[in-house]
Amino acid sequence: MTRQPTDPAPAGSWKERRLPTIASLHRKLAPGTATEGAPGTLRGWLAGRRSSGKLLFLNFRDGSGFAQVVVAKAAVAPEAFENARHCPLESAVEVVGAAFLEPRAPGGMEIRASDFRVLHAADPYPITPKEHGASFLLDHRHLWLRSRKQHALLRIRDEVLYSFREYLREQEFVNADTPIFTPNACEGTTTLFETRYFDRQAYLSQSGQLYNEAVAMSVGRTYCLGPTFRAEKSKTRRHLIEFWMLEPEVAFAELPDIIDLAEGLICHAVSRVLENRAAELEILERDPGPLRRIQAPFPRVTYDEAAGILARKGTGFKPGEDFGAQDETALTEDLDRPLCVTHFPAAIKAFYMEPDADRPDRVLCLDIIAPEGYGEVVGGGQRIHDQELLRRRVKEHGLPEDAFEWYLDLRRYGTTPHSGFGLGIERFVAWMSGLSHLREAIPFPRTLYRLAP
RNA sequence: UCCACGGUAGCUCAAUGGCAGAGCAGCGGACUGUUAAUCCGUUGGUUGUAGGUUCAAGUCCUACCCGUGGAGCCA
Repeated sequence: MTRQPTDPAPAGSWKERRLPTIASLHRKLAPGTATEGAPGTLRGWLAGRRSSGKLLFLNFRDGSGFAQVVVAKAAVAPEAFENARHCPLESAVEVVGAAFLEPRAPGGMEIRASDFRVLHAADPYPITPKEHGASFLLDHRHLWLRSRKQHALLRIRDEVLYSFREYLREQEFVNADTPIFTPNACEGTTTLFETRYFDRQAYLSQSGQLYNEAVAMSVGRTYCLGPTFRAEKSKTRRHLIEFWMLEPEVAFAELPDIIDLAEGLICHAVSRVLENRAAELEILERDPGPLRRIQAPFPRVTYDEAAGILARKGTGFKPGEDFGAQDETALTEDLDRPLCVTHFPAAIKAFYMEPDADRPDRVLCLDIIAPEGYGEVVGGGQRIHDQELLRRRVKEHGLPEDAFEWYLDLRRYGTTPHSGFGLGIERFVAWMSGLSHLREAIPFPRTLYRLAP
């Protein structure tokens, strides 16, 4: 199968030469249409095998999905049967056969082989269908991604990211990504990763927000989507060192506008996952019931109202502080949809938050807390648009004024109220998928003590 | 960073201070409808590292390394 540089280019486009896939066979053989497919060739990997004498049941994965391949000794050449019987799990293989609707097969379809070839015989494969510990699986993350559950999670993450982009596009947003190398700290240096930028000090981005504000003053509605880095020594199921964040920013938008946007965005993604990834939710044993109840509007409370609820529930919450994991769970435990909390104390929020005109010690911000214990998935608010106030806040927070001159500049040329938020992709994917830990919501998680693979 | 727990075969785990074992995987075999198939046989060990106590240490002590769960902080 190896081509030489001197070989003539194969005829036809890549699309025309493409082999049939398990997913396309499923579509063609849907009950009520055909019950038997034309013979074809599929390439993929051997994911599992059971044998029953002269009959082999292979679990075959081709990237588009999983399907049972039946190799009957009577139906193939002796060499092909021996290959199918003995080749190691995760070998790359080629199957020639026809697809049939078959109620006895997992997934309702099977491919009956007329030939079976081994393209590459794998070494003994370390991951088995039996139980494994988290540590072992994370050490083998590059292989773990091949398993059925991880396959489903990758597709749900893809669906979530696509649906976010789709929704924002419909709302006339322009995607403009922001830099990962940044020259200064926007929210304190303790949680920043330091790195060298030739002969200068630089940091890895914690948020694209400040840059987003500049872009919003150009195109009105923008968003960035990319990785962010927090050098927090957090060691919980809700934290990653490197995580992806979606950050929309809208000119002329005030707090209520941005709350509506966050609600719409979340509801759209939830409905897309339910609509397009039902099979994946089933593989993950994720009950879609709670997701079906996610509808706008979300209940809204102020920080002070939330504090009152927590006082009644007796979680030990101290007014004036941020909510802990227990508090977030307590606030949402009686609800079937996310909770929006606004008007936090200015003292515990970032320097750029717009104060509430009626109560200057409170800021126009929002946190959206997902139900089922998934915690804060959205945080944001209205930004200060008055230059003098913003300059004062930069000083009060002990930030280097000269590094923020460009940011202050935005308030010198047609300044306007504007608002935005950040949405944590892995938390959202974990919530959709019913994961107990964030680390499976990203292909290669970076946690406190894990940098490989 | 703090608290708790753990590290024994490729994996998941056993083993009063007294012969290091099982299940699964792997390998060989039986079985024409399996669903984590079943059945028979079989390979596989420097018990995380370094030191100490003891006639004897996987087991007790000290230090270190690695990991897991949780807290704080956040998305």
